[in-house]
Amino acid sequence: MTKKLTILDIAKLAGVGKSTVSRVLTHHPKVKASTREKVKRVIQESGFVPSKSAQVMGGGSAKVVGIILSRLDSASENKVISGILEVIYAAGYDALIMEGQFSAAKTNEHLAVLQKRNVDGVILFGFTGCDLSAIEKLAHKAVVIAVDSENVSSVGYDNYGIIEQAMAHIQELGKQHISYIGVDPKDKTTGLIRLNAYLEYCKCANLKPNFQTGELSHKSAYELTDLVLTAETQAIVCASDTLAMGVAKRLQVLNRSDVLVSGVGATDLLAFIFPNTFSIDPGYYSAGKTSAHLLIQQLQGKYEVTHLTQKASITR
Amino acid sequence: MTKKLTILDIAKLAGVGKSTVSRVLTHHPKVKASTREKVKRVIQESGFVPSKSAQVMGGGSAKVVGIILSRLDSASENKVISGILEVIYAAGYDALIMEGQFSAAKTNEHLAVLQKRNVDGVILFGFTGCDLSAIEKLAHKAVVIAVDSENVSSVGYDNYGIIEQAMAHIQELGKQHISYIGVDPKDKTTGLIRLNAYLEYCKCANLKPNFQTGELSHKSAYELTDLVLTAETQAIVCASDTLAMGVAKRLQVLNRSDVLVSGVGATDLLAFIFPNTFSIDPGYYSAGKTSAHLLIQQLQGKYEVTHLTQKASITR
DNA sequence: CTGTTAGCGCATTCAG
DNA sequence: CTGAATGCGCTAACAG
Repeated sequence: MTKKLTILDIAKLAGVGKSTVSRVLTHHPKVKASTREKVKRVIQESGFVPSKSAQVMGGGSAKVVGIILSRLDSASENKVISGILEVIYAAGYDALIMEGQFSAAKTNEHLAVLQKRNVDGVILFGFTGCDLSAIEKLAHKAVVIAVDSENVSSVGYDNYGIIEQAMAHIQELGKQHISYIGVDPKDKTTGLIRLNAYLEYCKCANLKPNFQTGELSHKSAYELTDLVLTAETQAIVCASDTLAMGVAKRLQVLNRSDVLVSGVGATDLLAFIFPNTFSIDPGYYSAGKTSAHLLIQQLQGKYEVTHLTQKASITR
Repeated sequence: MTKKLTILDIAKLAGVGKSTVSRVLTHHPKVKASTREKVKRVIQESGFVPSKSAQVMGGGSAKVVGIILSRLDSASENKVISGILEVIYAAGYDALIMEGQFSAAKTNEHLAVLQKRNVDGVILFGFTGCDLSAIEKLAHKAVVIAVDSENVSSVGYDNYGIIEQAMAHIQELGKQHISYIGVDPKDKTTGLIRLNAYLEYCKCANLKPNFQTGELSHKSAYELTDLVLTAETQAIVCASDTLAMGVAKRLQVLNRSDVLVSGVGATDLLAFIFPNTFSIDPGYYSAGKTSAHLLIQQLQGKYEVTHLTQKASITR
């Protein structure tokens, strides 16, 4: 283990001044090419690695964005994160990822930690019961996902359009008896809005609504299936792929493979296991990239509270 | 946005000296209780947040551990991460998570970044083709998962025992004709070792082996199923839940619900959709906690290269 | 173009 | 027990 090198050390080794080294580190334009090369070589050979902490203190930025998600093992959030990471890495930032676990308290704790670490920006995944007051204070360096806020930029999913697309697609297939299985409406986005979208669509298209809501689990959907299933049922629209999986399974058991099932999430497993299904992709990956771009733009000074909605699409 | 406060500011507000504030921040024992309380109150009221970067430079540690995993959307790695996070948060550390995407080059880049950030420790998820040379230089502050290395502590899965348990369980059920579907043996752990475990078990138990290997995907397993399936086949052991899902699906299509299928990963979806299946849990979550504990112990000075193997268990 | 100088915010001696 | 002084490694004016 070689002892810690500093820019001073490599300055000596390269026979130049401290700041010249700093300049090549920060890609400062005004350094003679030959000097720059020499310094670079010494850095290479010595295996020198500048201290980020010192850089931060010296006036630079930490080049870190904090990401607070609900659960690391959420398939949808994972896709979003992938999108975020791709963009922020490309922009030279690193990610400090934290798990809020649907707890407003934990989330706020994490926010404090991020602040302490001088992160440049924060991306927060919203959830029902989310406390936005803390993040609104950091609005200029924050973006929230899947939740609305007047004061901080956001990227949301088109919860309404998601269901609308599913319904429209099913109707195009000539089906009229379409039931719906969702989650508790006290969950604003996945619960309430998607249910309303279903009801609204039914009204406009003159369809008779038939729905149930429950927990976000296979089991719940499995059990609720019987409550919305009639002899005429031709399709069941679900608020998520997890639910769709439960419904499809139940239909399989009941030998009702004639019933088309739709979910939300673009989980490839769904269509693999159950042929008569399709899924709407809310555009998780894109949403991730979008939110990251939005954040970076804000960090570069162009601050302006912006609200974007991710377009959804059908997965075949 | 209140301007950035420093310990000096709150020192004045509390009517004490700079260093006294620092002392309460670092939980230094020798501070009069009354003074400590007063300072704490001021900190609270002013919403002061100490700068981590400055703390690091002042001699402290960054209290960050870097985690380099393969893919964020890997179900197994997610479980491990959850375990890791729980432990390191409890120990006051934060996590800098990076995606190596099975690329040795990217992984090394990330390692450099982590070093630059003065992370206290690193946990690396091994993968086939992983370049351990870089991390071995940081051995005293590193732990690798799912890969062997002489020089750096590791937590591995009991790949051999995993298959052994599955086989034993199936045999206990009185089944003798057990096939196997795995992944390419050029993948050391999931591929080679698990296949060998199967072959070895067959030899010892006097069973006729019948196996195929391919890609780690539902589709691959689905297609390989026919190649190992005979009229007598009573069970098919798979190297992972993903494969098991593909196999079970194929069996369903072929109306061979009599064939028991086993996977690895404890994915609840598997048993939910396919009744005649079970899965071995390699102990991902525990492995995460273990590796985190191991790392923290090392960081506290008790450095000693340690190799642990996570015990697996059957999921019903 | 490049060397010199002054902090950044905090932990840590070292004297009271 | 507590305040004043020193330095961590680096960036950013400031002069050559």
